[in-house]
Amino acid sequence: MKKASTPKSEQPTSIRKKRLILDKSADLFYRKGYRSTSMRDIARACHFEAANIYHYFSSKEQILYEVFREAAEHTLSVIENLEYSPEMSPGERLRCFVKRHFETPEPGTKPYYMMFDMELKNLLPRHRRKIIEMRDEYDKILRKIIQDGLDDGTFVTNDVKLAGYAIASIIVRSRLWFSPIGRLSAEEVAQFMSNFASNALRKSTKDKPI
Amino acid sequence: MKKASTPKSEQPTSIRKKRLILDKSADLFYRKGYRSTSMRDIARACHFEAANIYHYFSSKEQILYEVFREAAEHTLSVIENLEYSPEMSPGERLRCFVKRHFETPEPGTKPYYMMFDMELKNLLPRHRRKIIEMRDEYDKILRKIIQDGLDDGTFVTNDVKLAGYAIASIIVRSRLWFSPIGRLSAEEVAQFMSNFASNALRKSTKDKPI
Amino acid sequence: MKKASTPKSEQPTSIRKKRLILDKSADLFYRKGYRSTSMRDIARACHFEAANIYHYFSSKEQILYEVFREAAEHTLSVIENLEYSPEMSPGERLRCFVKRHFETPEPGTKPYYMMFDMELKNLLPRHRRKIIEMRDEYDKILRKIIQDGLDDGTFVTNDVKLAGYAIASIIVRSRLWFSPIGRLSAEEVAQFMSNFASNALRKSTKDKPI
Amino acid sequence: MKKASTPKSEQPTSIRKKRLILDKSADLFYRKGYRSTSMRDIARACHFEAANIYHYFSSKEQILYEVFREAAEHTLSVIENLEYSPEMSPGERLRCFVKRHFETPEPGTKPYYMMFDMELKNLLPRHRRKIIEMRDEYDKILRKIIQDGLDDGTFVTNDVKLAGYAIASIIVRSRLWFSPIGRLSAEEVAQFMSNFASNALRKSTKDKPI
DNA sequence: TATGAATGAGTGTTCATTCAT
DNA sequence: GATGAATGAACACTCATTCAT
Repeated sequence: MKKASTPKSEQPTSIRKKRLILDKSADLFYRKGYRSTSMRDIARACHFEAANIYHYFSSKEQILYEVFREAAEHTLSVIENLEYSPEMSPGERLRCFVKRHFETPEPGTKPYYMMFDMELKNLLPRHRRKIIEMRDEYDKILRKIIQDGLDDGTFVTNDVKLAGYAIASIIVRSRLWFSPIGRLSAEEVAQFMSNFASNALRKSTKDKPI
Repeated sequence: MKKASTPKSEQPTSIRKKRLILDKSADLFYRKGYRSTSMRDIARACHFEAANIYHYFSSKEQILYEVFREAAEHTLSVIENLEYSPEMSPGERLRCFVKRHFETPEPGTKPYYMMFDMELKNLLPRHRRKIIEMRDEYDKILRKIIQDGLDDGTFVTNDVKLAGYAIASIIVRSRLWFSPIGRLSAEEVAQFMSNFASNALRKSTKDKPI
Repeated sequence: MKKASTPKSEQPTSIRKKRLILDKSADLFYRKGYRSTSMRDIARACHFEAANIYHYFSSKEQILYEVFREAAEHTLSVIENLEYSPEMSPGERLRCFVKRHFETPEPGTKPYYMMFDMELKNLLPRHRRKIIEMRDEYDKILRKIIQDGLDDGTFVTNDVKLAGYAIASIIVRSRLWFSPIGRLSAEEVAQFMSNFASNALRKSTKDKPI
Repeated sequence: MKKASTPKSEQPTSIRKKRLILDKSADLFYRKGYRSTSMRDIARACHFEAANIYHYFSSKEQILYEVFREAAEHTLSVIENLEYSPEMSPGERLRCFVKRHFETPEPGTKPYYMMFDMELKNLLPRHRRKIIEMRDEYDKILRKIIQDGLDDGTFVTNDVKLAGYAIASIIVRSRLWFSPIGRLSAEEVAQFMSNFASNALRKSTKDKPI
């Protein structure tokens, strides 16, 4: 990402305003819900007037879509190099997969994960389709890791798809209830959940495969 | 009155109407979201006029609350006898805990599980508190099972609370994506997920405890 | 009136119910206003259901009209013998006119007097006309007393109509703010206001007639 | 902007719109009552849509409150210099007090005086309190005049408070029934009513004080 | 770029009234 | 005589969006 190298103030005003609107909207959509957030709520959070938003976004739904898309793109970017990474074992890749969700963007940014599930119904069909495509890509990467673990004998499971759903469920919901001001740090939760997922799939000499 | 002679009609009309409104509302709230469901939508689904709903419920929020409450009460009733059940081992109790969520009410009833998470913010504070109390009770039962397994050496984990969250996440989200017309039956999914949870906590001679 | 001779319980139920509805409605109309009083408010005050009111009154407006009519009839009945009463002087008749408004029905019954002015616009035209006819009759009696006082030299004024309005204003508004639990008794207020009105019209050797 | 060049348009549009809404609302509230006047009624009278009113007032009650407040402020402003005015005798001040109510704003503006009494119950408690405070100030001024007249021997009465109520009653109700297209001019009515009030309080060698 | 004004459609809710029981 | 159920019309108010400036 080039962002890191470019000081914020060097970006054109219009891009900074778009950024502001997206950030405030994501926060409001998360806290109040899409339908309960009015354009005026967003405008107030940005310290300008509602009509002004229409210079940057064509509609409220467009904001929601871009929030979704950014969240999905970011999440994919974080895990995509784990699909094929011969230098790591499947076990390491799975742990990595789980942990990376807790490293970024900031530990307390909930909207990103919430977006995968809630409010999807408020998108236009063509937008919803796009997001679901990205979610399918996400699922594909996770399943590839699991399958590689099955193939080399690291993991045991009788349904790769269900295993992927179970692990994704743990990640998504952990991000929802996790609060950086709570008892545990993001790293501790990440460590626990990656262990949990690994253990669930680990081979045992005693148990029959699940 | 003929009511008494037909099984379905044994309940007074008013209770049947309340039932109808609750069922249709739960379905609409699930499919469209609380805010996107209008009283007129609910009325249309029930085949009467919006004003009539107010004979049975004092407000839209009241409907949401009663949907929530019924869901929470039902879920608790299904698992509450697992908190103390000396005739079953902790491992059996955990499997049971997971499976029972897929047995009832009908396998395809999604709203019940969705309710535990989404739309909670649309409740009045006092109602939200009540539901959260019930959710805490739910968490308590699950943790008791895990703790009993730790105590008798069946399970291994270094954080009972996180283990409970992880298992609850799997259950809740499985109920959300699960469809009875899909590839797998409710029983198959239940079997898989209870295995997954059990394995995640199971002791291993090789691995160090998580 | 025969009412006084007939114990309340001997009256038929239907008349007692009508009485109850009229009394409770008058009170509610006074306290909340006609438009802000719902049929359910009235029913609740009467301890039965709204639909039941329609056995006794054809509409809400009909209740208002009957409340008005009773109030007007009562007020007229109280003062009508003062129009021609040769045994009393005009001065005595005027004092009497004022005082009788404070003697009845009970000192604290506000609605009766309020009714002459407010809420008149909520009546159907034909009902409004009827009440205004009665109010005209009221004004006529008051003016007759004043005219008789002018004719025999007791009073001085250059506009009988305005004098009548002024005196009626004092009466109506006194009844509105008067509270039996206040500093003064009904009798004291009555005494003061009748003095006030008499003085305003009284002849003076020094002053020129108004 | 051409606004500055035309006298009427010197005020910004938004203030003129607020003015329009207040004037039309005051008229409608007077003629139909607050509860019977809908936001659409007001909008129609102003020749725009109901939703637009909410750019200028936060609620219907807010409009009522501002109508009340303006009326009360205006009335107070008209009479407040009469509380202490050593250059006039109490008798002159009392006549002035009465007459000024008929001089302004226009002789036919009824709402201003009606407001002191009716519809007060439709205000929020905190708004009602504010208006009642102003009414108390009004009463205080009137009583000061009467008391000054008692002190210098011009007036006679045994209850200043009741005397004030009686005079205020005459004023308020005169403004209600008075119509500029009637038999009498505002000046004639003002003259009559100020005489009436003065006479009621005037000292007489023959009569005992009231 | 920014915004105050404007609006049509829709929101949850209330209500007087009707009617079958 | 009494009422629970039902409803069409209306209510105050909100909202995403448009547009002239």
